[in-house]
Amino acid sequence: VREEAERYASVAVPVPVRREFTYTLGAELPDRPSLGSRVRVPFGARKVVGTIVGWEESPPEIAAKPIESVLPGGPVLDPAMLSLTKFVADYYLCSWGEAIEAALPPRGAATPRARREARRLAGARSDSLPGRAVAMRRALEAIPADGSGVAVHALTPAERRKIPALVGLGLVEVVEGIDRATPVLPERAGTPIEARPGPAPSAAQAAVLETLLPAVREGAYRAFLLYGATGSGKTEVYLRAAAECLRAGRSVLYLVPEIGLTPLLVSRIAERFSGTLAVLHSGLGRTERARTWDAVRRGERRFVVGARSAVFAPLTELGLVVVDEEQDGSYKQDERPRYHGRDVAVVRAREAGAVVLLGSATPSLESFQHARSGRYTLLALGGRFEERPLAKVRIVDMRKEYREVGEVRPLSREMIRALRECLGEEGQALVLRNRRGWAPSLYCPSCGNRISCTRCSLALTWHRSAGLLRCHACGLERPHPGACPTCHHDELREIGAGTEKVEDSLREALPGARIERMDRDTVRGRGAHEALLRRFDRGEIDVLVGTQMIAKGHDFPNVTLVGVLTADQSLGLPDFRAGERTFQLLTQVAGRAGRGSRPGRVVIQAFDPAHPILRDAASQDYETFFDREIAYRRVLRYPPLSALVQIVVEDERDARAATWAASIAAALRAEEQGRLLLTGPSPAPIERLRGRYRHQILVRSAGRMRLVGAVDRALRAVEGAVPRTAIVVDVDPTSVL
DNA sequence: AGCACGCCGACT
DNA sequence: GTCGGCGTGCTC
Repeated sequence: VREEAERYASVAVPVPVRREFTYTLGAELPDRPSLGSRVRVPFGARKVVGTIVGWEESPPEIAAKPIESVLPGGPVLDPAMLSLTKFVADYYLCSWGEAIEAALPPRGAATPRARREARRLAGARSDSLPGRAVAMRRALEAIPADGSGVAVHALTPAERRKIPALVGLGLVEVVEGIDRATPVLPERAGTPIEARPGPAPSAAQAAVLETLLPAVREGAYRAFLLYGATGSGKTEVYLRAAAECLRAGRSVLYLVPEIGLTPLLVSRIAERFSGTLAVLHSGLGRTERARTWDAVRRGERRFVVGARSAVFAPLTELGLVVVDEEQDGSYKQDERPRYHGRDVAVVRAREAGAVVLLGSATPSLESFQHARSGRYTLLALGGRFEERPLAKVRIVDMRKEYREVGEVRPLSREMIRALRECLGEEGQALVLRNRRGWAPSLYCPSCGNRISCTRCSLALTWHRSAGLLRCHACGLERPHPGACPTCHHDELREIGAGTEKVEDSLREALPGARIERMDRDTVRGRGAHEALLRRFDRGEIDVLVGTQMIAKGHDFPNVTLVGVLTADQSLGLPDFRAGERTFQLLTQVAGRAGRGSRPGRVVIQAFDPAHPILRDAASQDYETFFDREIAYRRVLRYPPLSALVQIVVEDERDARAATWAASIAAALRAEEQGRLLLTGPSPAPIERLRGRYRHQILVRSAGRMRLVGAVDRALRAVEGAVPRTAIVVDVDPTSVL
């Protein structure tokens, strides 16, 4: 007999409506489902799969519809995960259903094939198989005997092939229904914690571990910021903390930036934690991903390594969360829900009573500020291994170069000299030019027209090797017009130099050198990036030129020169993080020089060589940079000294977007109570994108929860007046472009 | 986000 | 006369 008080279920559905919906349990449901169960429900004219997130005592105003079915396999989200996804929904202003969707492995496309694979097997009865049917027995073993079921797509192809035979023998049953759940099995005993211990820690590492390991053993929430230069051995600290955590019987979550999940790191971790490791990354493919996720949920894997979305990995008994390269921009998701993986990681650790360990050579201002204020404990990892000296950095004044040479050339004389010396000494060089293509814009010297995108307010980039003009914002491609489209003058001038042109200049300046380019245009497919880096590592390439991609990846001991072209380009962007970004990129790429036995050299070309950010980067002085930058943020009330929400209102018609933005601003002003700082509405820095005009509002406040609450209420207030699809809300944006 | 309902142009 | 364009509004 059903309890009166639990007749109605509150269901979160994956639609961008920020509320839940109430359903009746329906008399034909066999058992009362638990919280976190996935349910198929009628929703408008269609059916959706939602999640039970609560119970209701009274019916809604509109007659509640019954839940159609409960997907087998029990609840997909435990109470901790329900709570975490609720936080994501409330804080990042998306629906609970959307947050849950982001926390689960991606569902297959709704193709007939995918639908077939979404079936699940249930009711496997063990025993009674002929002893010789090995393959069939293996397949059967993959299916839980308790009848809780397993998703068909979670089986290997070999196991899947045996399904018809097993069904024929009446040993298993195929249950239809789109579902990503599998049952939670009891933890497997005897999982190796650390198959092979790592090298003995250095003195600096030992000092850090002396603070860190007791905290891990204690098993309560604490946050640490591990601050140490590239090559100072942060990874070894993470791995030792992880081993300690596993020994204490708790699980480990290890987050890396998208690009940081290199085979090298994975194999290093796998070597030591093979038996208990699960790697979640975007390259897995749905099947493999679902299978890995299920293994984590069943408790067979207690150590998860992955990028942003792995922050939702279904680990229980979480004891340690590592966020490597915590400053990295790829932790922020640029679609709904626009959550920040690092920040969610900290919240998850706090809720789980776990240690969170953020690591960086150039911490985000947010994290370093927390370390200064005492919210995080700062762990400084000292200098580089073996006390190697920092690279020598030179800044070349490109205005002076231009005056002396009389024309604009991508490579200064000093840069060419340094490159020749480097190659002459059998060294390798990295050249950073953070702009792809041949020329960033084409302009007509006769009428002053600049060739820009028809859908965006941006110049088109000339990609000479592809023979195309490309918009880097929307991807639009056009052939080279030959003559000016406006005045038909037949000679368009190229402005600036992207990686393609730099590559060309390098070939000219360094005849015989083996030069390769690495940017999104040359490393398209999966693995291409890694392959190119490996060739460079093996010494098959002398000079590698590319975008910021070359600043990441692993160590190259033979690199003795790093060149940076137009280093101050990004400082001119109308974004409060421009300085921070530039400093991080320069420091990161400079750290690539001289990691082996030979001293490194860095040559930076800039038009404003005296810029303080460049000076800080040149001296690789993070704390001076931090103090300067934090002072600027304090004065202008930018994060981390204020919380910031960016609201962009978009529409094909400029005036309409402007009107809507104005009504949102009015609603915010009604909320403000003198505590909010409003900027705008004003046209966004990129005024038009994909044919839509954009108007921007920045809202700032000292208190983040107050800010999010006010924005939430204001957006609810304009519901009906402003279409939901026109509004993009970004809480804690990483950039306001 | 879907999906249906609803009101104005080129076609069997 | 209808098929269909996508603006508007709702989903327990």
